[in-house]
Amino acid sequence: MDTPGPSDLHDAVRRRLAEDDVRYTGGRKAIVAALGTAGGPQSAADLHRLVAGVPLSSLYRSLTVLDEAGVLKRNHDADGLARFELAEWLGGHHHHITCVECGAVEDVRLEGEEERLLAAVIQAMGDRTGYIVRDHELELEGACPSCRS
Amino acid sequence: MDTPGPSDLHDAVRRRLAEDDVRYTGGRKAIVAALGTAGGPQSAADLHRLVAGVPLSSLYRSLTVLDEAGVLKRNHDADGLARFELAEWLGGHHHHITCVECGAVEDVRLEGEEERLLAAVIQAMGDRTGYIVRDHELELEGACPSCRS
DNA sequence: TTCCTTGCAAACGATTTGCATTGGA
DNA sequence: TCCAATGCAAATCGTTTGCAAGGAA
Repeated sequence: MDTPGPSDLHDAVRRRLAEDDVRYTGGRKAIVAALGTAGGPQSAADLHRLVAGVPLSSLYRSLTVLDEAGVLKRNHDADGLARFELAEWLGGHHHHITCVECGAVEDVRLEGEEERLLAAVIQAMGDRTGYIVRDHELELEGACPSCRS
Repeated sequence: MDTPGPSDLHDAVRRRLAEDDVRYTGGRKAIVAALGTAGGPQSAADLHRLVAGVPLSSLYRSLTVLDEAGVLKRNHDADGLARFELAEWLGGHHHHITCVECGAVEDVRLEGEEERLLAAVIQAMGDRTGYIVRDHELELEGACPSCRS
């Protein structure tokens, strides 16, 4: 794939932000770093914990800026809570699986053949509805390995 | 399939609620009726419009009761707004496609072969993560027929 | 100096809840 | 009669915003 490694991630983001005359400040860099190592989308509360010393309002403001710049993507989990992850061009294409017990959300990447099967299904859905499909997301839920008792 | 038709819908719901000593009142029946004819998940605001004369607080309370009884399912759209639809055993298994322009959410039902392909992909995802998959949802987004200019 | 960014506090909007009242079986 | 259901108002909670102060180019 051509998603930037951890070392290039910040450069890529900095360049993207520069085009919008937006500064890549310490707080923003810390958010991107946290999302770069997380194994799934993080809520604002998660990030507030991971990125110490940044007030919630500033955190939300940075998240908005990064979202609008296309650096990250905003999702909503089963409870409607906002969760953030790196945009696809930075973090790669993947799907999500949620544990109904503990609420954890984990990234799942598909193999070529699997994504190909999925593409066929999506094509059929687009044809049937007359939509021009722009994006897709396959969300699974179940019991994670550590939660099945 | 064996999903109840419009005439049997209310009987099925009434029986389900009776098991929990919950009454199937006029307001609740109106909600179920509205969801039964809607072509996609409806927000509380939508339902407040569709079900005239019911205050929002009562509406939310009914939605909670119906949700807990397994009569309906609560989703969240791209903006994090709660949207409600009949549970799968009442409304049938389907997926969603959202228009990025107008925000409409539409149900899409898959053909047997398509759902079979999807099942293979889901199986692979479950195997890879070690989850016991309980449910899945394929969400598409794109431009709906009337929104592409 | 010029703007973007930050922090705090106040505002917002969707959803929930306390409490007294109503109504169905 | 009894307990669930309702309506209103007030409370919650995640998220956004106004405004004045701070900071990088």
